[in-house]
Amino acid sequence: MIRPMFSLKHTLESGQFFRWTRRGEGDYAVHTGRALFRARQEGGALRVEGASPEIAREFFSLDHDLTSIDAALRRDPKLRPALDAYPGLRLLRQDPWECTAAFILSIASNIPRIAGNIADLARVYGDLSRLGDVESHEFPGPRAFVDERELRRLKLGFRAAYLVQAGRLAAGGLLEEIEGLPTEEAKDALMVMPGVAEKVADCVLLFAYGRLSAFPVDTWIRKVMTEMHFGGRRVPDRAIRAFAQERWGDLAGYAQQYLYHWSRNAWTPASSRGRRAVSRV
DNA sequence: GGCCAGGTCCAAT
DNA sequence: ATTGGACATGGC
Repeated sequence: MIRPMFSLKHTLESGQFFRWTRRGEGDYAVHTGRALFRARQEGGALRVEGASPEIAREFFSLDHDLTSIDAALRRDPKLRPALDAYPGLRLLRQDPWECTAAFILSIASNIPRIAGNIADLARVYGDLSRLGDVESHEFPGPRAFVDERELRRLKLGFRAAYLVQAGRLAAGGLLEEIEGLPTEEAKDALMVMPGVAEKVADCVLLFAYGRLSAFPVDTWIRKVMTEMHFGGRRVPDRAIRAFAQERWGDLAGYAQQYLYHWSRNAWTPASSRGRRAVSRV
C-alpha cells in the first residue's frame, strides 16, 4: 500500500473508535461495520489482511491531505505540542449507526467501559465473524435493540432507553438522510434522536460523516480549552465551539482530536503544575 | 466513601 | 435563555 503520513497506533488509540484489539506492536484487529480485518504498520508501510485496500483507505481517511492539515494547524503555536505528540493521527470514517450507538454509550462513561458495553452488545446480538484465529461479533444493526430491560441487564444504565429509541429512528432511515445535508442541518437531524445532543452529534459528524468542522466539547476539551484560551474561567460550551470555529475553521475537528488525545495523556494543566506529577497508564 | 466519568433531559428560575 | 438535579454503573 501507499505510504501517506499515517500512524495506525495514534489513529486507533486516540479514543474515537472502540472496536479494535492490539495484537502486538503496530498490529491490530479492527472490526468496523461488516469489515473485520487485521492492520499492521511497520516502518511506515501499512499492511491490511481481510479487507480491500479501498475499505481500509476509506476507513482510515487516507484521502485526507494530512500533510496540509498539519501544516495549517501548526501555524497555531498552542497546537504544536499536541501535533508533535501524535504525528499521523487521522480522523476515521466510521459506520454511522455504530458510531452513533457508541457515543450514546459514551455519555458520562469512560473509554474502557464504553468498549466493554459495545463488546457485550455485539456478543449478545451480533453475528460471529472470523479472520484467521481472530473471532469477533459484528456490531448489531439498529433493529436489534428493542428490549430496554434486556439492555439494562447488560449494564447500560440510563443509556438503554436512548439506544432503543435511537435505534428506532435509525431503522427508519434517519442516518442515510443525513449524508447529503449541510453540516448544521445534519446536526439538527441527528439531535432529533434521544440521547443525542450537541456533543454526541458533533462526535458522529466528525467520526462518521467526515465533517471536519465539527468540534465535540467534552469534559477534557472543556478543561484544556478554558485553560488555554479563556483564562481558566468557565464559559458556555457554545463559546468554546465558536472560538474553535473562528480559530481553526474547517479543520476544527482535527484540532479537537489532537487536543483531546494530548490533554488526556501528556498535558499538565497549570492548575496542577508544581504539585506532584500525575501518573497515567 | 464521595466524586466524577468523551452528557442529556427536564423543570424551575 | 440559563441553571440544577436526576439518571445507572464503575473505578479510584
